[in-house]
Parts: sequence; C-alpha cells; structure tokens
Amino acid sequence: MKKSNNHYHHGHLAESLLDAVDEIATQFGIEAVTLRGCAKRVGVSPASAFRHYSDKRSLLTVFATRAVNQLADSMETSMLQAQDSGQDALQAVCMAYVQFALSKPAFFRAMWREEMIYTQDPDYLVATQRLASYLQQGFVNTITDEDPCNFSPQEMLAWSSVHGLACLFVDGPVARDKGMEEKLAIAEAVLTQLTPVLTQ
Amino acid sequence: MKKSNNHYHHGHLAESLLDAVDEIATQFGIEAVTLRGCAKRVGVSPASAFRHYSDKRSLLTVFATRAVNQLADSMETSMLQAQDSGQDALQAVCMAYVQFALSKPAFFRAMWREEMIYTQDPDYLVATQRLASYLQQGFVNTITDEDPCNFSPQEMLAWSSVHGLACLFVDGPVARDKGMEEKLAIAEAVLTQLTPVLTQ
DNA sequence: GGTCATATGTTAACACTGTTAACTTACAAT
DNA sequence: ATTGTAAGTTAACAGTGTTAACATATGACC
Repeated sequence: MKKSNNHYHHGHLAESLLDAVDEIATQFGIEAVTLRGCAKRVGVSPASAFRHYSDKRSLLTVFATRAVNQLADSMETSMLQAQDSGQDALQAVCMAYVQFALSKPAFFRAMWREEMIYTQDPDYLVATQRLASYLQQGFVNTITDEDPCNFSPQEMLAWSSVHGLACLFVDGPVARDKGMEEKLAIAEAVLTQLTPVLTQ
Repeated sequence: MKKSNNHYHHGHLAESLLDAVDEIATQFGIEAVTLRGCAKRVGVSPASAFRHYSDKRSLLTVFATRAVNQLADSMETSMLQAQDSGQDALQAVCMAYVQFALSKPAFFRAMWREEMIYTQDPDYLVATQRLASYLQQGFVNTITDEDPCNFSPQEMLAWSSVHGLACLFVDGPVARDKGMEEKLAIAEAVLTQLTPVLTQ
C-alpha cells in the first residue's frame, strides 16, 4: 500500500491489469480484451504485463479463476440464505448460477473458454471444484465420494441443466428479446420441473 | 465445376474457404482460424476472401450455420432411426446432440460464439430454429405453438440439460480424463433420469 | 469474333495484436 | 554507500484483419 511520489513503479500492476480486463470485458466483451488495451487503461507500457503474466492466456486464466470464485461466492450466500429461511437450497444455488451468467455474461463466458485459458492451472481447477461442490449439496450420501470430479447422475443433471440454461441465455438463441426477469422466470420454471427428480 | 487451365480465378473460393475453416478448426481449434491462414491453405491471396465475405465474422457466421445444420442433420437421422426401431426418439435426438459436440468440439464451439459470429444472421437463425424443432419433438401438443422461439418448461429443460452436458464435456472440467464412450454413458445416465419428467 | 462491363483475383499498405530483447529505474538488503 | 534484483520502458519482430488501387479472366452484347 505504499505510494511513491515517483510513478515509475506502479505497485499493484498485477491486480490492476485484472481490473482492466474486468472493465473492458464488461463494456466491450471478452473478445475485445487486449493486452495493450489493458496496459493503456492502467497507464503503463504494453510490455510491462509480461513481468507479471507470462502470457495473455495466463492473465485470462487468473481472470477466469477470479470469475469462477465470484460465482461460487454468490452461490454460497444464496445457499446460506435459503437454509436460514427454510427454502430449497439446491434451487437457490441453481438460480444464483443463472443470475450470475445473466448479469455478468462476459465473466461467465471467460470461465469456460478452453482455448483462451489454461484449464489445467491448479488454482483454476480448485475454483471449479469448489463451484461443483455447491451443486453437489444435497447429494452428500451418494455412493462415489472419493473423487471430487466424479458425479452421480443426479448431480450431473443438476449441473448440466443449470449450465445449459445459462449458456443458452448468454450465447444461444433463446429468449434473446426478453428481459432478465423473464429469463429468470423461465429458469425457475425449468428448475421446478427438475426438483422431483433431484430430491428423491 | 468448370476448370480453367489458368488459375487466376479459383472458381469455388467461397466454399473452399469454408472447408479451410473446417480443417484448421478441426486440427488446431476455432481460435486458431485465421483469414490469412485459410487463404494460404486454399492457395490464394489474403485479400481475396473479402470478395466473398465482408468480414472474418461473416465467414465464421456461415461456418457456424453450416455446423448447426450438420448437427440438425445428425439429430434428424437419429430421430428417424429411433422411430423405425421403436425407441425413444427424444432420447436419441439428445444423444446425437452430445455425440456431435464430442466428435466435433471445434464445430460445436463455433456455433455458439456470440462474439465471433453475427447471431442475427437470417440463415443462422433459421438453422437454430430447425435445431430447436427436433428437441421440441414429442411436445407437439403444448400450449404455446405460435412463436417458434417460445418453449415450454419441458422443452427448455430438454434443451438445457443436453446443451449443458455438451458444453461441460467440451469446455468444462467434467470428465476430462475420460474417453468418449464413458462420456456418452454418463450422458445416457443423465438423460435417463430425465425421461420421467419429459414423457409425462 | 471483337468490345467491354463486371466478377474475381493480386499487391501493397495501414493500424493493431502478442511477444521479446535490451535498457533503465527504484527499492531493499548488506 | 553499494549493489543486486524487481519492475518498469523502449524499440523491434512477425502475424492479424482490412482497405484501396490495380489486374485479369468471364460472359453478354453487337
């Protein structure tokens, strides 16, 4: 947090670049994110980013990891709220998933761009596993509990349908003209259809 | 099909470029597709592509449309086969969806890249509506039949879950180490869970 | 068959991209 | 104070989409 009167050293460049990705992606979409653009926004030379990230892809990987954790945070709070008020926790978690995708589409896209990020990155993997764990809630006593990447058909169904909904809303031809509330209503209707299968 | 001895005019450049996109995307992924790369592969100058496509994005839009129609074709044949052999047609259509995504991941990605294609393109829209119609099969006597973009919760559930499965397999952290047969088995298990809801 | 408009190709340039190498500056430990 | 290192700059590289100016083959019309 030290601030020098001389601005040769930025001090928090790594994080500031992430914020720049955030802003540009939010305004103009993930495809518009450019290393030079981020550097210019931060007020720094184009090459400086490479002191903190070996790659553009590395920067986007960290950004994606951040986004996954934001989504997981949102799911966690929704889950806790539902548990306090005695509502269906799984449904709340699923709705949080869709809501995040709708309100931050660029972030949601960045999370799953296999070709734009290093999907083998340890931090990224940890984040996605954390994400998955919230969708496995309610299925604690399923048979396979050893491998955290192994899902029961029920768990896969939950994740698949909510992920499909989010993707179809964000990148698909579904409900393009409709507003956010309508889309959330559709999601709620779809997930309600699903609850008898998931809570058996 | 006429072939001149002088090669100044290529003759089928528009389609050949699409084939180049196909090959490069299959080999190196959609992100590796480059106008100049396609032109070089076809044996033509970089600027020639602009006589047939106003944009890189236009080229990718036509490619995506082509891919959507290929998927729809595959779903149609699966549906007909299932109807002939008395099997569940919807399940067959869904499995064809997942299978296509797994065997042609670059194509599947290209279909839904909102920021890389013109999603308002008429041909693209027609193709996606055709695709959706196969997933609406079996729900013919639902209430809303006027707007082809309007789906019942059941229809949305079918599309969402199958689309989510495909996306999670292609770009997600699910079953990365597993082979195609195992993934198809997972998909089958998930969809089987779903049939009671869909065939009520 | 010759003329000529047009469709379709080429070339050369533009600004922009990610990335690297060589250099410079500030900080922090001795 | 010296000096090694972390973190910035500058200048260059090849590669990208795109355009304008030019060139050539095709096909329609007389």
